[in-house]
Amino acid sequence: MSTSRNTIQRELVLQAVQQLRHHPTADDVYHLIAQDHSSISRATVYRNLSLLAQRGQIRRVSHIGTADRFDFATRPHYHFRCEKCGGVFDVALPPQADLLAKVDNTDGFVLSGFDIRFFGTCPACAGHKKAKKKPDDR
Amino acid sequence: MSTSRNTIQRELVLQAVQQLRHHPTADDVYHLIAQDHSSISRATVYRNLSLLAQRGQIRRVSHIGTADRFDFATRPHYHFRCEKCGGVFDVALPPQADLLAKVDNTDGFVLSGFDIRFFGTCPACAGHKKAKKKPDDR
DNA sequence: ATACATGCAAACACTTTGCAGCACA
DNA sequence: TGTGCTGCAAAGTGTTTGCATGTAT
Repeated sequence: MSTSRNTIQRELVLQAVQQLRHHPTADDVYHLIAQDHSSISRATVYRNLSLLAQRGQIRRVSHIGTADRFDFATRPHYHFRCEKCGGVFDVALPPQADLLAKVDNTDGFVLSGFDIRFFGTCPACAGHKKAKKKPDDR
Repeated sequence: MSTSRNTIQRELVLQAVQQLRHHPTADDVYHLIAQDHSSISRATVYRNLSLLAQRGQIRRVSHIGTADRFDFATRPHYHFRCEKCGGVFDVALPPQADLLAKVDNTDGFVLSGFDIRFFGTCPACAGHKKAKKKPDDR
């Protein structure tokens, strides 16, 4: 049978995501690992992030217009993205499990899940009181 | 004062989005316009899509791992993405206006909005009963 | 007349892929 | 020992940008 192997690199990627607790990008993960293992390749990082996400050992967190991020926390929860600095944070909102059932007229559609993404301004950026510009539509 | 101009291209982009009612990508919009105006540039299409979305005349609809799509319907509503064919459809779910208020501990965070994206299988793809493979994590 | 918009091509950011050699099981 | 994995570099996708020219106001 076709098995997957436990390579050092795969383990390093998993550890890096678990260590970088603030929703790291693939690049963040790459850089952390590269500190000690300078020979690791970005391709390997990408491949393992995808594999681990598929396995459910980490979660892919995507917001619009930016690189995907990864989350060590696999339990259901939602994310907030600061439109000014791009930072991603967890949101204190209980799982909205009933949302799927609220959808009407699902004739023929198989709804298997959903995601909620909040956006706005984070405390750090709100503090700066920057000139308010027309909000980006993303 | 600095005003925006009503160019033919801008009007064409708006009309194209309103005509292509099934959440077209920038490329779809480009191709529709190019049928009659072969000299239009992709850059212009992208620029005007972004501008119109910022103005609120159309909506940007983004799902993970695919090109952005655009929606002539600007009223609040949610989208479903078929994980097999990539198609995007509207979801019959009333606006969940209360969701923002349900978030606890927003200390310092300014929540200005949210989006909900559903995923699963569309009727056409569900019918085919393709061999089920391990779901993509996107 | 003038500044915003266009078309073109090149640049960009992020991610995936082909391939030859490597190393886990 | 064999095949899954790696590193490298190149390619791919979707989008943005610099610049000279065009055009709406």
